[in-house]
Amino acid sequence: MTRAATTSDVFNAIAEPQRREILVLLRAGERSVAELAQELGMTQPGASKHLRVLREVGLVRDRKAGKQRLYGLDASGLRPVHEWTGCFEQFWNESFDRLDAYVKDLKQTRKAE
Amino acid sequence: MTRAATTSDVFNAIAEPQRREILVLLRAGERSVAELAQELGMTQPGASKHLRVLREVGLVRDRKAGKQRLYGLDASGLRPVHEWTGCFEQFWNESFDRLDAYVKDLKQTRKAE
DNA sequence: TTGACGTATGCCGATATCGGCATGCGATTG
DNA sequence: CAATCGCATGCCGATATCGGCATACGTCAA
Repeated sequence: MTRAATTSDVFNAIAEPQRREILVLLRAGERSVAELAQELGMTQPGASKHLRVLREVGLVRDRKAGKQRLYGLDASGLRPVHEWTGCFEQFWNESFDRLDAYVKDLKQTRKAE
Repeated sequence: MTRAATTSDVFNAIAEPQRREILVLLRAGERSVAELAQELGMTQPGASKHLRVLREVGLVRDRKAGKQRLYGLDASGLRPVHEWTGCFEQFWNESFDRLDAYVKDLKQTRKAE
């Protein structure tokens, strides 16, 4: 095999920092492609391509508004990601416990020097 | 610019399905590389490479155990992902509302035909 | 020390990705 | 219809990614 096809997967779509920025911006409401491109400092084709990926995985919806095309958020696709990470929630405290033990050990070592 | 460097980022690390499987398996406890490879049906070098990525972003910790190297979960790195997606939680219901309205509109249209 | 085992790393090929650029397409305006 | 605007798409180059293979590295046992 060569390389796994990761596109058309929500986890992959939000792996791109710029695409995450787009989603954050869209929380404030619908935007045109040009507006998004300008606010995020990217070219129009660049914004359009990222929006396409987000559209294909269902994270944004577009509607025509005259010459413009307004993109809006459809965050329901983020729910699986939220739930998947939530399955590890019980391990966060454990991690902190381990870190805590590590710090205590460090202090002990410093005292001994 | 050429391509953005996405590695050494948790979002990118969990964009790989096999890496997500590794994390899920490690919830049950520490495993050696060979065990992970066998349980997930991948080669030993393949498992080792994925584990390296997960280690570099801090999602797993390794410790030596004789000839073996046991990998364990450190899920604290998943917390930012959980929180980031959580920022969109308020939009999930909205999304359903919009879908609901869309379905209603469809029914209306069908009635009119 | 030598051999065996478990793991990591290096190299390669195939492919996917991203950014920039030019251009094509659709809708509006005159 | 022609011109223009907003957006999408295609092509390209540079690079990153993943899987497979061979091999180097480190540890333990004899």
